[in-house]
Formats: sequence, structure tokens, C-alpha cells
Amino acid sequence: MFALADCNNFFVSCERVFRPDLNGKPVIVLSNNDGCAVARSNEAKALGIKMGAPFFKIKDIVRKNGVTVFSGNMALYSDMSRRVKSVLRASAPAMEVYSIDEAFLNLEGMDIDFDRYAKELSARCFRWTGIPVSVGVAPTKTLAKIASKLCKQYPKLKGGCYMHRLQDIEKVLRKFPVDDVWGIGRKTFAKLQSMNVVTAWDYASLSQSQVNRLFGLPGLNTWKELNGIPTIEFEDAVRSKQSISNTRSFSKEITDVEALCEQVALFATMTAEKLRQQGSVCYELAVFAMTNRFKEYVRQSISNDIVFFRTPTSSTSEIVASAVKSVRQFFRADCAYKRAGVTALKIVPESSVMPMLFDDADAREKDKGLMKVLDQVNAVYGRGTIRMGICSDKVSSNSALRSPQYSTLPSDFPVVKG
DNA sequence: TCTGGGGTCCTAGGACCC
DNA sequence: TCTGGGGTCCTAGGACCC
Repeated sequence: MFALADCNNFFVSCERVFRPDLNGKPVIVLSNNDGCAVARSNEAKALGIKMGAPFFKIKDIVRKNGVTVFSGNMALYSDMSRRVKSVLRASAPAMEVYSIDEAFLNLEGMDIDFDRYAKELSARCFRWTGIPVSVGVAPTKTLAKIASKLCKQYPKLKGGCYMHRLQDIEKVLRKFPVDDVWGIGRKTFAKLQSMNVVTAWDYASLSQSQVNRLFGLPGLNTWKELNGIPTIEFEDAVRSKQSISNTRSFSKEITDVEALCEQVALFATMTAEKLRQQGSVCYELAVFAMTNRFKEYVRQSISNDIVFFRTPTSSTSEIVASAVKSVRQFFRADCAYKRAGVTALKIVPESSVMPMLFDDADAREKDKGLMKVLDQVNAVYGRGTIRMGICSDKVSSNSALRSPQYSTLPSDFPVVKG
């Protein structure tokens, strides 16, 4: 058996932990640069605010209904996620972190009342972290996902749903929209609609060969999982990232090459830090900057460059220098840049790297020591305390509606008055 | 005025080999 | 008129996820 624990309206729930006055009221959290609604309370969903809706398009609804709006506060959400995960980890033999607000649990070998287990786990998460969590238990990951969605739909399930008997699964799948199934996206759904496949049960009832022919291996895996055959691996260990990106939209378009370099240097810095965090180095760095794609009557441009390192690196100084060099090369004075970013590719473990014959090993060792100190200082005194001279101290993004870093920044800690 | 960010896997087709 | 057969590796683009 697998469990899927999924935090309800996660970013909104994080805000509500420190703002209980917002319970029962419409709340949304915006994406970077206050662009889109990426989390909505049930009340906000009921007002018709869609996932990913551009903020400027829903301002009327927001104003008329007194919706509380937050800029994204990833420091808070990451910390709350860590807390929920620690409760989950202690409640099962193995956990696979799937996203910031979801984790699978492997319940293999446990001989217990799973329905009670699911409900108790949900209650424990809420009691210990303040975050409402939906726990679905089923024989495959895909079915566990469906079970957890049922919890959100039916409050009487009290946050936990165990689904295993064939007749129960059939009953659920017959009512479950196929486009809500994990792995069925927009394109596949369009095809399915033309075939009159509407529910998860319809999909599970197609012939295996037809599914294989039309939807390939991913579609076949989903089909098997719906039919109770586990095909999606449970991954206990945390895998290193194969690519690491840092990209942002800017609050105002950038037309000055120095200003763009400062921003890209910051993205490069964040990328290098993430590489070192997972003990990796990269052979390639992709850098891009682009104009505002929504402005139809403006000159559009996407500038790209890829840098190759002969000896793979995670050094901030080396990665920043390369990224800035790329920007200076492709920068066009006749373009207004709205978005830019940096991606590390061809990532390998640092321990696997063979030294190059003509590489300056001494300089490399020295730089490694420098990075270690830099990481230690920034860990204690905050990101960006020590940084490259060219690197901006903050992203040029809108975030005026951001809540305090209640749980990670001492000066923002809530104060209990006696 | 205003439209997010960060990932993974699969597949078809090209390049290349003998 | 007519041009083999079998294999590997790499990559870009598509589809999907949260």
C-alpha cells in the first residue's frame, strides 16, 4: 500500500497558520513578481478564481469580495513544508518527497487499519504544524492520489481515505473525471474526449494495446496503475537534480546592460549555491534573457548562450563570470528585457570528476575553500551577506504583499504577550 | 500598467557505426 | 526503374507534473 499526503491549498494554509483571522475567508497567494494566483483558499476557488489566473485580470473579483492577497513567501513555505515532512517521515517506514506540498509513503509490511491510520496522520499533521493535509491510501500511487483528492471533496472523510477493494475502486473511478487523473494532461484529455472517454473508469476500461498505441509508455503506466498494478517506482532516496534553473521576471523591463548583468549574476549565484548544496558540479551553463512576450507590438527577442566548462564547476566566481560574459555578448541595446535566467546542465557528482592535466589544481582548491567559507557565512548571517561585487542584492520583482518570515527570520518571529 | 518558476521523462529522427 | 540491414547514441521538442 501507498499513501499520498497532500497539503490542502498549501501556500494559503501556511499564511493562515500565522493569520488565523483568515480562516473561512477568501485568500490567494501570487506567483513571483505578483504575476498569477498560484494558491487559492476554497472560498477563493468558489469565487471563480482559477489556478494560474493573471492577477491583473482578477483584481475586480478581489476588490469586490475582499479577497486577501499575498505575494509568495517561499522562505515561509519551505520551512512549513519541512515541518510537515518531518511528521510524515516519522509515521511510515519510507517517504518519497514528491513536491513542496506532497509526499508518498510506502506502507509495505504494515498490518494495520489503514483508514484509521490515514485519518490519524492527517490529524497529527494539523495538530503539530497547523497545516491541513489529505491522506489517501491505495495499492498504487495513482490511486492514492485519487483517494487524497476525495478527502478534499468530502470533509466527512476527516482528511483520510483508504481505497482498496475492487468494487470500491470501481465506484470511485466511475465518478472521477479522467482529466483529474495524475498523468492525464491537456493534450491527452483532448484526444480522450474525442473518443468519449470521460471518467477514470472509461480510461481504465480501454484495451491495453489501444492505450499503448495512442498514449505510449506514460499513458500505459497510468492505465496499469488505475487497474491496481503498481508501475510507478517508489523512490526512497533523494535524487540529485539533473538540471538547476534560476529564472525571474522583472518588475520593470531592463534596458541597461549593467542592470541586466547584476540580475543574471544573482541568478548565477543562486544556481552555484544549489549545485554545492547537492554536492554537484556542472559542465554546462545556459544563460538567456528575453523581452516581454505578451507585448505584441514590441520587438521580440530571446537571447541564448551556452557556456562549456572543461573542468566542471560549482564555483560562484566561475559561474557568475561566465554568465555575465554571456550577457555582455548577447545584450541588444534595442531590446527591453523582461525575463532572464541561468540553468546548470550536464550535472555530475563532484566526487566523480577527474582532474584535467592542464587545470590549475591549486587555484581550484583555493576557490573551493573560499566557497566553503562563503556558504558558512551566508548560512549564519543570511543569503547574500557575502557576494560577488557585480551581483545584485535582490531580484527586481514585485512582492509588496509578502508576509513576514514568521518562522525563519528572528526579527520576524511572532511575539507572545504574557 | 499588469501574464510564475522549476522540474522529469519519453519519443522520433538524425548522425554515425560496421 | 532499380540503391541493405542492423545497431547505438544524442538531441530537440512534446507532454506532463507541482
